[in-house]
Amino acid sequence: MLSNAEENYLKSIVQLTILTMGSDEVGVNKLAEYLSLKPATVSDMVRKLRDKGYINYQKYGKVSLTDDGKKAGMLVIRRHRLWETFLHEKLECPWDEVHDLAERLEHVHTRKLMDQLDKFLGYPEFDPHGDAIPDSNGNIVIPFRKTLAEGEVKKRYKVIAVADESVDFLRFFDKLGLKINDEIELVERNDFDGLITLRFSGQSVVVSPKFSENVYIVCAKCLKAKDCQC
Amino acid sequence: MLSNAEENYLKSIVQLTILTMGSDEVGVNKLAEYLSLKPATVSDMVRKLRDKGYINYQKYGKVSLTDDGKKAGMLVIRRHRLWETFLHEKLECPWDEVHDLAERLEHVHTRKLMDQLDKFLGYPEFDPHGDAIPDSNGNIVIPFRKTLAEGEVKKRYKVIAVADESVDFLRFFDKLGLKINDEIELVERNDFDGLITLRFSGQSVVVSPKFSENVYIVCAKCLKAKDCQC
DNA sequence: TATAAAAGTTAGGTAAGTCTAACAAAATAA
DNA sequence: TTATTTTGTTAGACTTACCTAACTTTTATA
Repeated sequence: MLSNAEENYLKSIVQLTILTMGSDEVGVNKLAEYLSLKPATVSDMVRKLRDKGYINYQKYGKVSLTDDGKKAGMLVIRRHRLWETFLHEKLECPWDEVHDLAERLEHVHTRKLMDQLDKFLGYPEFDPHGDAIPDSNGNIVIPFRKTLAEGEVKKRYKVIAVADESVDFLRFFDKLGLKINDEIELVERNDFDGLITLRFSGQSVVVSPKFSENVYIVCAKCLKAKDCQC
Repeated sequence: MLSNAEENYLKSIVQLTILTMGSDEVGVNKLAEYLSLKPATVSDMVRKLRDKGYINYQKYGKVSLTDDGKKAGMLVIRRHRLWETFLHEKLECPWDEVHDLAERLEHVHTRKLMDQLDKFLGYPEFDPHGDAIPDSNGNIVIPFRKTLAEGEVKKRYKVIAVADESVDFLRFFDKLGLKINDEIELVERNDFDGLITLRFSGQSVVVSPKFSENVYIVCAKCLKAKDCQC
């Protein structure tokens, strides 16, 4: 049995390794920062999770997930995303409010409950932020995507997800009039400061690099040809 | 802000005072037993809740709720019963499984969330066990009812609720073929040992006093005439 | 009404999960 | 390759919510 705290650590390690195309291991400091905890605290917990068999770790080393840890962490993410979908689709919660509630609901579960919720929601593939929902075995298929910051000028894209779930970011996203699944054109990029001009639903807006790094897009071709990664 | 533990105390005090037609105060030992905690533990918490203004209490005295405490406790019960209704009606959880999950879900909330859930469920009046659901201000209307143990021989009744939410009791209730809202006839009562013979849907069954004390009934007349308390 | 039983309190202890402060190891740069 | 910075660890402390054991107050009973 995992405590809420333990579940949060495993979830965060999944997020910092598997769900981020980078290294499959993470340091104690980085993990602490992600969890808004002090390194000393994380150092303790990491030893505990290693002793329980959820992570690989040795003193002064990096943290990576065992198969058990990966599955457990993925299932926390599954629950988080299913609850978010429920809150947004069934209870009409705005997408900038679902995250905080889901942070708490994700720890209330039985396997049966989550499978029933999944069924009730019609087996959704993505949560309200466009993130893929892991299946009941903890497996996930992350579709190819890039950030708006990586997009090419003069191309048309579809917005498929956001990386930041904070209220500030999501309210700003809404304020622009953007929606998940909207089609946009990347009109131009200013090489000096990275500002990007977008065009969608008849208007032009300029967005910052900070914003565009948090928006995931895919080009029209990629949508059709599964293996296209343009 | 109330912790989960504090919410559980207030909920239990509501249940032992307001929701039980008896005294409006309760002793530390009784409360401890109800919460499956030791009296020493409850003694501490009761002082804390008094200092926070939720209960009236002084050393060696009984515990009763202030208006704030009553409202807070009622709202925990509201959340518990709304989640139970959701689990049973939307996720098809058997009624003997909903209680334990609701015990945890009741602590995840915002007022807005619960009002949305209420709306989503169609403003239900009763939870799956037949208990009335308090409104968003913590007010509750408990309909007149008596236990099967108090019923009169040869009269027809409707089963409207159960007092015990344990898996054992509910499974036994199901096994008899009984359902909430079923009509039954109280055929006879054995004065020696209190065994009661019931008749419903063409069959006769004999039930114990322990069972019949946990089944709430109302007679046909009471159902129509609101002020009838026969 | 004295005494036994029941009810309630206090003191001290535990575990989980957090913290700060001081220290140690590893990585990086001079 | 030594010094500095970054990263990670350890020790000790705090809070919440529990516990047990010993004690006190209240209530019930003989």
